[in-house]
Amino acid sequence: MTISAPHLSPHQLHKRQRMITSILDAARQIMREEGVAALSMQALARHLDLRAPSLYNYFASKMDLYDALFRLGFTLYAQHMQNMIQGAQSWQDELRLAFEAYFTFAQRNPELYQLCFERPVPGFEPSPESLQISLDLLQASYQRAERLLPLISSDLSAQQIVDLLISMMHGITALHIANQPQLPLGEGRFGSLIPAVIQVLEKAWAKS
Amino acid sequence: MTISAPHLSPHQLHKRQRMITSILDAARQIMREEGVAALSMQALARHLDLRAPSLYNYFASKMDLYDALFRLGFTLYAQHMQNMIQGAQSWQDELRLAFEAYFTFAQRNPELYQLCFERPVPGFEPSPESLQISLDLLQASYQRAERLLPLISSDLSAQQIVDLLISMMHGITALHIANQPQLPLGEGRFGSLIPAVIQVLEKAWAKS
DNA sequence: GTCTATAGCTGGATAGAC
DNA sequence: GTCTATCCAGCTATAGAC
Repeated sequence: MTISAPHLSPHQLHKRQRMITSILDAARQIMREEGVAALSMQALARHLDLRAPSLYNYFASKMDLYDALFRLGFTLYAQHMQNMIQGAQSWQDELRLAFEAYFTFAQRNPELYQLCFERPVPGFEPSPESLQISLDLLQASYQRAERLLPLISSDLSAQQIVDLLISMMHGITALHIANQPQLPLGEGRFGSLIPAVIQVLEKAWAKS
Repeated sequence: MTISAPHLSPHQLHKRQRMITSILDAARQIMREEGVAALSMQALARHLDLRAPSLYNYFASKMDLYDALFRLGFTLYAQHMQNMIQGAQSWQDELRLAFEAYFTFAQRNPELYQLCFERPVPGFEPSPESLQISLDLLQASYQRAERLLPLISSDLSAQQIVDLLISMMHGITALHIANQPQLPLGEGRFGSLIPAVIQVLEKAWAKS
């Protein structure tokens, strides 16, 4: 958890928050350029024109910083997914929008995507509070799937539907990010397969 | 590439090869226990009751060692897949066997799986020769899919079929390894979804 | 082919001055 | 809240003795 800062004036609090944002931004840039596991406090300080010890006024340790990035990743992901699928007019529509949201999030934030959905950093485990954020999001997805269940023809549970979709989105997305990260939505060996996957699912779940 | 050793007697060559195998085995154990990116030459030497400099008689650098592990991973994967699917009696059978082969390979060799199919080690790029091994395997898969194509109903190309299957196998498998690596084939949040995915694909590709 | 010794870094983190 | 100085640990890799 970010170090607490009691008894600060609103102005001081705001300045502190801006600094934290700068640190997280710089950390993301380094992870994107050098690899998620290659982040170091010294390189991070250099990017910010600071000395490394100053960073410890904002984060208690490097793992604490990774933890904040993990929380940021899930928070941004949840917002992005929410924004993208809220206007869906049918379950087919929602399926397509969810795939696109997952994919575009990973493409725009590959460093957060890898940190949150793969396990590239030896020794990093999200804190219980941060893990809870991801579990809450999963729970919300399960509930959304419950409402979708009567519309489709499948003997899977709402949980299984969600986990299956996550698996398929992750399969395509992770391989795209690992192999052709620069290519946009719908292009490349794996990115271009999204319509095919959706077609397969629509065919399997269509009510006759 | 492993350092070449010219002018050795058969006995010496054999001893050398056994040593290389021991090093690779120990490296795999460390990667499995500490994380793929956490491998170090010093820790590796300790496991082998050696000093670190001795390792440089067998591998020119740490990245050279990773490269050998990458090649080993694809070699074992190709053998395992070959053994598993060769007896398939139908395309549905082959589908199921391929999923199970992919999954069991990852489960038994999670460290090689991650090294070969994700990108967890900052700075490591497989050498052209090692990359070629993986590309040859992919090419062979495409050819196998060509023979399968007339049996199913799909407007996808053989390449797309293969890439789609890889995506789906990878999605389920990577999430299983990241979340519940200890659970065997067919169990857990993601591992238990394999039959569901196969059912979806069979339904989509069945000739009417 | 193994070792000791060591160069030369880089890393995380803390103490304490300002 | 920033800095300098520093500790201590670890790392890759090489030189050169045996």
